[in-house]
Amino acid sequence: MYKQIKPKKIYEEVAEAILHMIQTGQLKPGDKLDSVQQLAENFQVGRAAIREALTALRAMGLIEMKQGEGTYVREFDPAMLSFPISAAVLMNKEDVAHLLEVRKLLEVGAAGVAARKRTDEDLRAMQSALTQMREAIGDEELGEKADFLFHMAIAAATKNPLLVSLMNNVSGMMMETMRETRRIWLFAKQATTEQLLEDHIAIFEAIRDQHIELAQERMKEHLGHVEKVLASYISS
Amino acid sequence: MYKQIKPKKIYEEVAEAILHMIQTGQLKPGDKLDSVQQLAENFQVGRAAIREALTALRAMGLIEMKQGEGTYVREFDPAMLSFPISAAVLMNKEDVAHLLEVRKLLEVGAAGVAARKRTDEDLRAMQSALTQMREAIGDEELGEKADFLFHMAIAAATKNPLLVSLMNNVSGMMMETMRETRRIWLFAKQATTEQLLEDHIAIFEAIRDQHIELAQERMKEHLGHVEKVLASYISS
DNA sequence: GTCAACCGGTCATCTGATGATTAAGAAAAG
DNA sequence: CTTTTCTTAATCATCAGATGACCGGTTGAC
Repeated sequence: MYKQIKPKKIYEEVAEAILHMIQTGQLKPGDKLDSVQQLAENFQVGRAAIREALTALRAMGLIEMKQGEGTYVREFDPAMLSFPISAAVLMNKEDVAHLLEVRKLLEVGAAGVAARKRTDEDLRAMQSALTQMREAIGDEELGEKADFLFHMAIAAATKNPLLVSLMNNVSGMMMETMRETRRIWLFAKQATTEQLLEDHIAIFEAIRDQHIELAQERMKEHLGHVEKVLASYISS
Repeated sequence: MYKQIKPKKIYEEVAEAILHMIQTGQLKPGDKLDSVQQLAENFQVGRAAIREALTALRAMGLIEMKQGEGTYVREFDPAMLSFPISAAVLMNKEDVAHLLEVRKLLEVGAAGVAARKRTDEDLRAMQSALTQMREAIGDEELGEKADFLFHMAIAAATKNPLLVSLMNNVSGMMMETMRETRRIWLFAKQATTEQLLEDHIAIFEAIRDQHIELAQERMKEHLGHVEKVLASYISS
């Protein structure tokens, strides 16, 4: 055919229009949008179209619909910058490897930043996680939690909410994925819990001493160990 | 009150149910869902509720609705793992700084991975971007494009679609944000285009020679320059 | 003055109807 | 028999009206 016709769905146009209003600041966070009725009249479309547009925007986390009250522009929260589907799907070996690679980059970098910016309070949080991990040896449920906590404490120490959110997502996705293949993972992990703890302690000390390169090196090494454990799953 | 009541919206339940079916594999990518009518009957709710649920899922990129045909489960594409709002909002100094920090981590790491995995074809892509950049000196519109292209070529060289997607998002977000403050940015950038080109060439050579540490070091340095340029904006 | 009932505004949902689009089968032309 | 065209059924897209649920504020009884 000659011309790209316009299968432009109405709700898309509406959603775009509202999004544009938000981007240009005509609608600021906290503002209350017109009622669905009103919007339908403004745009000269049915309420259903408005509703779908709003539903899509809500799914994107941009607005909030409160029954009996109205629709509001949501406060922009950098921590909201998450993956949409999280770990919904995704579970083949290749994806896991890619995921781990990304995690490596993020965590190694985060370790460096954390070593630079960490406060005494951050150190306390890490130490708490380490203590929990030490007490949880043998209990993989708790151990996993403590492991996650330690890494999140490092993320928090960077004072960068974006980074925290990213790492939270990536790590969460990994855990979710691994939970699906728990059988193999658990055996491998239980056997090396002590190793992981040692890794963590080494990382902690480097961050405590604000030794940036060392922190990064040790984090890299640590994730190398994780990689090796995962290799047994991947090759299975 | 005593118990957490259930202001559970119907479409939420429906969306959750469908999502669960996808996660558990009852619905595989490419599968065709029942018609809206059918679903409404199955779930014993109105069509509107189904519609909203589907709209939300589509906004998440999980399904695809084709008029006159039906609704299908979308193929899982790791490149789809993007931030929902992209650069919709976000534009204060602090956020930009955080964004740059994340970009630094990702790009430095990516440079390392790229140095390890790059093929000759990747090198050609980078060189092409460099050539474009050299020709674009003075034209900041083209220069920006070439700059972006070079960084994306590095991302592509990692052979990690997740990483590509992430960097694409982060870099895109930065450019979007900076476009808003073009005035200052342009002056600063134009003055240092040659510097940026030199940086790029140095990075390219390190990747070409598969010198991992050097590539990372140079990328870090390069983004340090970018940071310095941005500092003038931030302090303004 | 306090508190409960009421009221207006709004979102949530249902329902029936109509338009638009697609795929596929039926019919017609060659 | 093959190809083209037409028709039709299925399905999503949208509309409009109606009803219920919910929230915040107002009002009226005590």
